Amino acid sequence: MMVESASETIRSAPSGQNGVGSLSAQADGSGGAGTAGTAPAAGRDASGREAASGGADSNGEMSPAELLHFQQQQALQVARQFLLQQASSLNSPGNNDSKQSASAVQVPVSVAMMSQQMLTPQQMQQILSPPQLQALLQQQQALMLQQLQEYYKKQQEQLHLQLLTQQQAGKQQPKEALGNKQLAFQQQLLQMQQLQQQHLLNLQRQGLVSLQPSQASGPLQALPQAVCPTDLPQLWKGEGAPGQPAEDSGRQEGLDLASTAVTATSFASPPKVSPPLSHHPLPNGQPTVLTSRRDSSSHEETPSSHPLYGHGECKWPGCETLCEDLGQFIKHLNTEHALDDRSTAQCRVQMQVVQQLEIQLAKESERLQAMMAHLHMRPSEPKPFSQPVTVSADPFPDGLVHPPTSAAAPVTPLRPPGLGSASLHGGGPARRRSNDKFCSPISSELAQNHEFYKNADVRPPFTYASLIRQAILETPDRQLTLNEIYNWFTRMFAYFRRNTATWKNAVRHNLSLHKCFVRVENVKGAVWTVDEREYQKRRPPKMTGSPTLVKNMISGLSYGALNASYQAALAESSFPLLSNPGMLNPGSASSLLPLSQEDLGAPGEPLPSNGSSSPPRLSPPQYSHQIQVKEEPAEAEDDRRPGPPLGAPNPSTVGPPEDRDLEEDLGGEDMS
DNA sequence: CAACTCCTAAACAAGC
DNA sequence: AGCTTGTTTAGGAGTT
Repeated sequence: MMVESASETIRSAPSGQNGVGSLSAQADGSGGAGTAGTAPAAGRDASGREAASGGADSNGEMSPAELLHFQQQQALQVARQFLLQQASSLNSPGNNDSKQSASAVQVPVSVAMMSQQMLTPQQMQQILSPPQLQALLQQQQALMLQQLQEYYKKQQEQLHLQLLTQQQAGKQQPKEALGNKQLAFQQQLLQMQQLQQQHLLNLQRQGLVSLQPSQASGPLQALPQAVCPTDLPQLWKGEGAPGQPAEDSGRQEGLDLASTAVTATSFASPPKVSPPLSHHPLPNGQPTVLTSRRDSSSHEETPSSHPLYGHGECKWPGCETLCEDLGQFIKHLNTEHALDDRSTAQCRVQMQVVQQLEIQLAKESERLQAMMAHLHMRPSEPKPFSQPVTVSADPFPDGLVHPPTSAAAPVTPLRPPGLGSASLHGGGPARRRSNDKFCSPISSELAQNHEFYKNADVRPPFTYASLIRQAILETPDRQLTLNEIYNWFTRMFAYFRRNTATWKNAVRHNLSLHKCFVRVENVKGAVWTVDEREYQKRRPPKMTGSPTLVKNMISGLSYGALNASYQAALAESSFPLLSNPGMLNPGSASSLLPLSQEDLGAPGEPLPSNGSSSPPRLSPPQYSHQIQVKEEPAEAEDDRRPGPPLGAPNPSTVGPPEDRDLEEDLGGEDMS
């Protein structure tokens, strides 16, 4: 009963419901997520209980006013600590830089100003009435904003400089040392970004600043995109838990930074769309600010239309309440979506979704350009990306999904392009069948969107089978116990941190059902391995980049995963050779079967040269291999039981660095 | 329309 | 008894 309704929720409410569902789930789970994130095995080993234990947390309710006040103070507190820390770190010998003198001039002012307040918060509260305090805060924050922005810019320059230097120097350094330094830099960048956003939004909330996109993003634009995913944990944790210690977030950042360290090295890439993230709530009744790339004139006072109102229903994510007219909607908006933890969290979720899409789009656009250049395609062709795409129209003109550009990102991407509202709305089961055809780039796709799936409550666009396979193949010895598979799921996908009964059952079901999963008695007990040949066999012989395929793929998604799928589609259906060879692992000793070309970074199936819509096919060698694999008789059944040979020499020596990184990152957490 | 794939749910058994 | 693990069956939904 419970399960059923939950799954229905997921399906019928692509993003919004996810937002809401996750809101409660995540608000509950925030404790769970927090602990789970930091203590993976311990938190989850009692499978199926994490949700309950996490959910037991009382989410302390605060009135909006209290919340506001609390957050203001919190922001100030963070700012003070941060600046003090930055000041001290700047003064530390290791950080001497020509910029330091300039920064050092600024910092003491800020610190002095803030420490004044920091030192006497209670006193000031006693002396001043709340309105006075508020006014004081506003004044100080306005000042701080100016100073901070200056300071941020300088810090960013400095840090970037340092980072680049370190990156270059790091080529001769041990990887670990470099990683640590990068982590430190990343952390600093992240802190700055968060802090800045907090202040911007705080001020904005108080009406001190009207958040212009340029203003909001201006100072941030130099920030690397790599920091973006690290905000997700915060996002999903929800801040409704005042008891949540600050160091928790720090720890989480550390974790995520570690896992994104690889992407973090790509700073040299052009500036990405800046993510206006906030860990603080947004103004009540002004959700439009969040999706600020829109016509900002759409306020409640201009009731001719409302971006959150359409087709007679509330477009607030997950709401869909029917409202007869705008007035009723406004009333509904003010009552149901007032400033509270839930709404703010939903806003942040929405922000995150948009942000992720933008980032992804930027990345993919870039990649597309490079691909086209490489293939000598006419450079003028990429019209999908050079001009805004209207979301509702122009579905899959060429078989690919064109997510909204950042400039045109409308508020209503709740339904992926090309999807009739019914297909998502109707709440049919999440069909990921065709997604399975993308399981070949699952590794690269996962690697690239690791953080996204890890933190965003969106269903991964892969079948259970492909996910299980991926989980198993990611381990050095290519075997996992059931529980370890569970752990991988929960670790890798926020989505699987709930509905445990459902998906765990599905996992077991898949393991049992598919011949490609082989159970092996091991020292540890029973472990599961992948029979690549069977896996190849079971997959459909062909796939196309047809619109249908892409549509199918999307139909199973919360739209938040759209970018991932889109990317997967790009990666596989179009340019197989360009997909990430990260999973290249030609010599796993434990794998008794020839690894499929998937593991060589090529698509799993011979993509037909669908000349009509697909870009040109690339070189065919892997296809011959594929054919070979497919033609090979499957009677090596006895081979499929690896048994003791699984313990053979550690195969982990073969993988490429990225692969190693990923595995270490993933495996290290949990393999204890 | 049938066959297929995938997902979900559920029953059941064995082992701990 | 309760839980985990594993197997199996059934049915719905979508695709080919």
